[in-house]
Amino acid sequence: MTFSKDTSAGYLINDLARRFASLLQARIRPMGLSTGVFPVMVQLWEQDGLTQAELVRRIGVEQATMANTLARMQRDGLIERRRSLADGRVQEIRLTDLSRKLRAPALDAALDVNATALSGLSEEERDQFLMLLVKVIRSLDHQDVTV
Amino acid sequence: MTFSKDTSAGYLINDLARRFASLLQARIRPMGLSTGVFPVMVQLWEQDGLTQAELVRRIGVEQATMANTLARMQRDGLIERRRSLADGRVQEIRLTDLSRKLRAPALDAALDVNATALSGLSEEERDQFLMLLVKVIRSLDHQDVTV
DNA sequence: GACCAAAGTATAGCATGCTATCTTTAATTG
DNA sequence: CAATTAAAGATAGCATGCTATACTTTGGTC
Repeated sequence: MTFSKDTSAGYLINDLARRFASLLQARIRPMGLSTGVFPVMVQLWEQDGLTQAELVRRIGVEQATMANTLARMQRDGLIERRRSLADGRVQEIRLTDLSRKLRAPALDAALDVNATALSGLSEEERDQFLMLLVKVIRSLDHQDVTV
Repeated sequence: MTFSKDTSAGYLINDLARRFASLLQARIRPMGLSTGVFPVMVQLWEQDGLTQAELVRRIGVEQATMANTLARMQRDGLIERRRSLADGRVQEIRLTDLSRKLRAPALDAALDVNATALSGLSEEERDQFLMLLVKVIRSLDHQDVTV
């Protein structure tokens, strides 16, 4: 088995991820959103007032990455942070009026990008593709990372 | 159709790309390589002395990204750059003795990561997965980006 | 031969991600 | 209760990617 970028899952997935990000970025940038912010918004649209640690858990990014992303979001008026009175370490992350209004158009944009990107696949292939993506991710989740 | 990260191709692909990168990074870092450098090395192992513009064309990254990556590679002793005598704008990128020696172990590491990551799939699923990845990428290639 | 457009690189500035380390507050334990 | 450990965040420093812009040669064109 020799290495070729056309048969390397890692190579292909990295390539595809950049393309998806580029498409999404083009669509949500006019709304004042960006790709890094998007997963956070998705979580907060579902449930406002989560803590940073909880967001880290749900999104699977490193704590430092989340801290930076939240700092940018605050700077850009997408969120507010309130220290919890019950626990001085914790802060609750809350959407602003501005970012609450972006829910529908932003999610539409994401659905659109997905649909466009997969428009070359049949419905069956699309299902297969999603299923396989989830399967690979799950299997990596359960594997010992230190292997 | 509502948005859910578990059925969003973009979400899943981005997640998976980070996992792949993390696995590869862990394997090649001890060799002094990193994920951004890897595609460049793959091209140069195949054909040494390519120009920056040619690498950009083959790898599909922006010119500025390539310039930065090559600067790091030079700093780390992975490549040398020689201005072409025929054309003063062009520089030929050449591997060093050090980086030439990394070919076998690095490609082995990449093959290994791919195999490990896809170990939860049957052989048939693996083929399907790669086929679908290529198909989606091709379809995005042919789509008008401005759509 | 001066002028101009195109090609090849470089640089500035930023977003997103990581690892490593530090600070602060809470919880546990002796 | 004092001392330690754990949890939550922040910060420093770097890699990788992008857009936008500037610089330098080349290759016509007039």
